[in-house]
Amino acid sequence: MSEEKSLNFIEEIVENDLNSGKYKTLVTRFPPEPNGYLHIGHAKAICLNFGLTQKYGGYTNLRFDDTNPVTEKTEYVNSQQEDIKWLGFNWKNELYASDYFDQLYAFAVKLIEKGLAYVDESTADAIAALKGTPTEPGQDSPYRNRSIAENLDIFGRMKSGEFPDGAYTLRAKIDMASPNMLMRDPIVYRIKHAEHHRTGNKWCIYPMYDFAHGQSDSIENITHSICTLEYVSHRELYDWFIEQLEIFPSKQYEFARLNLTSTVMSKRKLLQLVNENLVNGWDDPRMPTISGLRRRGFTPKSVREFCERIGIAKRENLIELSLLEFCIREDLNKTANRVMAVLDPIKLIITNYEKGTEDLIGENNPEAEDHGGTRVIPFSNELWIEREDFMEVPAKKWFRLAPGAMVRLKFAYIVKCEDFVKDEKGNVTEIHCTYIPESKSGNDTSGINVKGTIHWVSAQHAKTAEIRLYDRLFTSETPDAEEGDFKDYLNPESLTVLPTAYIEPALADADLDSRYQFIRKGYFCLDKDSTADQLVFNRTVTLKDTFKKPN
RNA sequence: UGUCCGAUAGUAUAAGGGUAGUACAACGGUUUUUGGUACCGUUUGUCUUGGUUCGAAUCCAGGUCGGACAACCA
Repeated sequence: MSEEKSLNFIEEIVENDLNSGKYKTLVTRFPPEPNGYLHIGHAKAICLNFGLTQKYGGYTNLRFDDTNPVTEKTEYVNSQQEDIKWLGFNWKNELYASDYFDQLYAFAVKLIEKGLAYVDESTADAIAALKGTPTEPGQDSPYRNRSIAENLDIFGRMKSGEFPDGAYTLRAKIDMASPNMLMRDPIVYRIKHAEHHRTGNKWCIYPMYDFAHGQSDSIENITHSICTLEYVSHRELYDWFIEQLEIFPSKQYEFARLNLTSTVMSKRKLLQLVNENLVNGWDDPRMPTISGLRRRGFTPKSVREFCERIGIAKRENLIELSLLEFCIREDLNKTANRVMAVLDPIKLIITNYEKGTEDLIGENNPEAEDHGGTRVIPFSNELWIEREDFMEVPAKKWFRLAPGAMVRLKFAYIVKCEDFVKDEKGNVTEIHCTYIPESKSGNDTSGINVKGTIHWVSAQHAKTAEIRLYDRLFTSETPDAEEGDFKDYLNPESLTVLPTAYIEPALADADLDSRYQFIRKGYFCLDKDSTADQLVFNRTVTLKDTFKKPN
């Protein structure tokens, strides 16, 4: 019954730990620093951590890693929570590293008392100079052997605000000759007179990441602390603090972070794009942020499916954007109603159509079980069709409109192109057709078969809308591996705005949750910039296109 | 010049000493009132050299290549 699906290496570790009885309950955490918006790489970690406890039981905490007050903001806390919820996950406890500042301070005191930490008054440069290099050992600080009493005294005065930023640091006393640079007496507390988004001005000393993360995990009884590969070398320190402090032994496991072609994933670079107005905010639909994907029209399900398909491993990877596109098409194909919209219009006149107007019936979604129901589509003798659906001199294998050629108008009749009109510049301005009355969609008795079916909108009934088309944000598949500034590789055509496209009247009551397939043009959703007067649609993704363009 | 991590089709990811499989991509076909969907098919792979073994992607050793590590960032 149960389809045998292979486990990733973390699931194997978890299963082993659970089966061996090492842990009775699985506890994971997702620990973002609230200094930016979450992106698709975070989605991978979110799906992993929450997915594990959904699968094996237990629970997942949301813990904000807020130990650096100068970069962190409540705005980010809020957006990160919204994004996680949107993805469909619920955390057990909402926690903050800053909740543990008192406890962390006590841990530091304990370390000093054990003779395992000391106050250093060297400058940052001096500390760096004695640090050594990856290939040469470092040297002891002149302050390394300060007495426990003196360390305790100065550390207390650091806390009480007696000293300016940078005057003193607290360092773990480990091994200045360790081959692991992180073990060369790492700084664990620094003085920072800065207001914290949660603790305000209560503290002027803040713990470093390494002194906060493992201990926070331990305090929460996190069984499997999962992070990305760049923390591999931190694991030795992570374990050292836990061992010396004699606290719950959380264990750290590392997996490879997600890289996606034609975009950047580092928060620093994304922040730059936002700050320099190279995109329109964190939720610009071209951004790889979760809020950007949401605005672009991605569904939570499609993002989760993507995270499932990319897998979890320790090898560096670069996932092709086409996989993300596949995931959203797969979802929307089954759920999005089909409608008609003409993005680049040209007039089509049916010369033998007498009636003023006629109501046709359109099926909403051939992929849905009930075909999604039907709707009314007004038809008349003057239509807008897509400019690219007409060729004055047809290419080989062209089965759209051309002089003398026939196509079906979707949901309507077969028409034959009899003539066309050009302006002085030689641009085609009108196409004249005759229609075949017996060819009406649904009861076609004409016996004529055409290869092409095109979409259209009745000119007299059409509404207008602004349509925004998106393309890859960067022209390079690996913008951060290129020479020079990654911003030099921004795609100037990543956004195309069509100010007045024609949409069928049924689209007038689109809402922000609706997803549509504009037949033959892709999947679209309403943008939040829409007003009562002006609807704005975003193209989420094009349809897969296997038609080899002529020329 | 050190320590650590990694290497399987174009891209990812399985196979845990016994038939190298799956997905995306690409290409071709069938169906189609979306050049969509669905379905079928094709191409492409174990970094290298040795060793252990009846048998190695898998275990061992050397090499090569890629990545991480010298923030009072996380």
